[in-house]
Amino acid sequence: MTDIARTARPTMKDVAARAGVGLKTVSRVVNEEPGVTDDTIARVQAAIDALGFRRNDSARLLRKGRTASIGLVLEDLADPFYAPLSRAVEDLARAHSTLLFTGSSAENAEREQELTLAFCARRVDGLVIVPASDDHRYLEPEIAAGVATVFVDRPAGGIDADVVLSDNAGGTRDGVAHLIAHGHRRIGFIADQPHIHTAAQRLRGYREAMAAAGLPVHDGWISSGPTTPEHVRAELERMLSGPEPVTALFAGNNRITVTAVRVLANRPAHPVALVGFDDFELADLLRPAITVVAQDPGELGRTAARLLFRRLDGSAGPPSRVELPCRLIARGSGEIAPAA
Amino acid sequence: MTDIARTARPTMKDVAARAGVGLKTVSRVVNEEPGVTDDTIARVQAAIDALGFRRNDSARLLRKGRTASIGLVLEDLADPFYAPLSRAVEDLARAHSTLLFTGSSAENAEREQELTLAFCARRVDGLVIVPASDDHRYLEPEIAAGVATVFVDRPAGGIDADVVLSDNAGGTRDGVAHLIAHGHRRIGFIADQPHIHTAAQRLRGYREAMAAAGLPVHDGWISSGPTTPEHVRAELERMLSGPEPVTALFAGNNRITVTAVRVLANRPAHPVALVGFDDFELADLLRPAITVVAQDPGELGRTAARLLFRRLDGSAGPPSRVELPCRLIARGSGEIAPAA
DNA sequence: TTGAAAGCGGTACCAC
DNA sequence: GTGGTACCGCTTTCAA
Repeated sequence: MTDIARTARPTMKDVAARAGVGLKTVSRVVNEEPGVTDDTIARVQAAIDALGFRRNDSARLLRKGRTASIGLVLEDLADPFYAPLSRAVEDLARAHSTLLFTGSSAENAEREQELTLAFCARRVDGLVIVPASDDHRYLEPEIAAGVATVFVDRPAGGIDADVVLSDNAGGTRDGVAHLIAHGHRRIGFIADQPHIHTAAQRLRGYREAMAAAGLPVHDGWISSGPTTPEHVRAELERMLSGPEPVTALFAGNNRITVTAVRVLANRPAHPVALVGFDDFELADLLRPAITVVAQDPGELGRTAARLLFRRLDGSAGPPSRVELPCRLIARGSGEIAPAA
Repeated sequence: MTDIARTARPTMKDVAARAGVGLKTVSRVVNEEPGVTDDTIARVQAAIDALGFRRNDSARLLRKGRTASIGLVLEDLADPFYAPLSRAVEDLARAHSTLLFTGSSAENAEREQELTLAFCARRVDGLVIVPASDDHRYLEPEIAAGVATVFVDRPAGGIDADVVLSDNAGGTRDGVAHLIAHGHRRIGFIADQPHIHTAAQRLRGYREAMAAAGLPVHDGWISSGPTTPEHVRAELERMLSGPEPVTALFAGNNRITVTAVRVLANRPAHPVALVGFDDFELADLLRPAITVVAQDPGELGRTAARLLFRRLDGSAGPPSRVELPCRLIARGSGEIAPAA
């Protein structure tokens, strides 16, 4: 048989042996360090090519101390909302010659921790985390050991760290005020689970907008729970029935908005105004087109990554907290007048 | 000043010193290997806790030979089409206690290679690649060295490797046949750039369906080029004008479909049938709802990852080629009768 | 200009 | 049971 077993990767040692030089000389050539004769370079390079040598960066970085990699912990890799965020982080990572570990927490605190600590065990230089947990004290030793950490979309729990958020309360306030300005007084609000920070902030914005307009808020107008289509549908139908149904709905995130659109599409005789938090593709193509309060997930990611690499470049100073504004985009569904 | 500098991470050596045991014993405790007294375990554990020690997996894996990580190279992390694919790969990786490096090639062959080789330099155990390049011979040494490699969505170029594809030609054939069955004879086809494998396959499917029905294909009915909204819009408008305009359109991917929907929405007086390749969210909520030929990106990723981990588990044998069927989903836009 | 030896932080093997 | 020592593949230090 031929040497099929010659599958083992050549190391610098192998290259050195073949080129008839010392190990360190190979290292110098590979890293393009000065102080090697052209002649030697050529001999080493020939050995490298012949053997198909490629430097083992894991070994290299172990020695160097930095791993040139960062970890990105998302709620769900497959959630379109986070796609531009990941992409923005990736772009900055690339610009800094840094590789990206990614993973989804699935909105599960344990998984978040497991994933984050796995990244730390690989000694990532930094972390960008969309928190699923509300207690990040488990990260204290890591941060103390020098792992730059930035939280995005939701704040960290129990520790003081860099964080980049959207102005969830302000955005919701604007969206609800928009409905009020169009004549609505009974406005429903369907939110994500209350333990999720953004959901809580949006609920706060809703209450503030109603209060600012001197409008009462009935318990029945508010729903927060799982964002499954079934639950959202049931809640919305409940709000739309009874003697004093809501005439408008504020949907707490894009999944809720989409479900609401489906429900409302089935009752064209009774138009209900709708404003949703988070923009989504094709919102403008629906009839009516959907008015939304849009965050900028790409900017969220970009800002977080910038903060991270600034820390990695040695920036000290206290943790910073950045809050990005939201933008109301009127498209039609939020400008429907109340039925009565 | 207090010892702020005590930021250095403790190593097993430190733990050993503090616990008054040998290095190897610490290793045993950390890895829960048998053969250590409960008493010793307790002493070591105490030292671990006191020091906040956490094993350096990079060092560990360097020694072990495997890195327990794989690389995923996509065309674009932010493309919603690939989101379920990534998620599926991630899920399997997690099930195999493997970490995931991700990156986007941006449809650029050089970037694909750069990224892939960077992953290889980190000695990933395997790779899942959505090819942007059509020449993957640069991977030969890596594959020979044992990096399990699976290509998804598009075939590899110049090398024989595992690959998972959708039946692009077959799916398109079905979609075009569907339009033909509804009475259309002049059917336009707007595709992505012809050097992209999937685009070429879909074009083939279109031609086959037309030929099977004995229908001619005029050059003017086919367009392939950039999928920018401007270009797609111009091409579609061209096809819809003139003495013998097309009465139906097959859109070669979801971006093209969406642009087509926008264009067609502006000319409600002249309904044109539309079938698009790739399903997309809210396709059912548009009016008319959009008939599509759907791939299953999640299944694409799952199949690829399964193949990968099977290889990693030692499965030998020649490269396999899996082709997943597409599914026609009739929703309305594809069932519009020809104008004439 | 070049290379030997120590070390990065662990694991493997083999004595004690 | 426990620990010494070589070693994973590379970089660093320093002497030749």
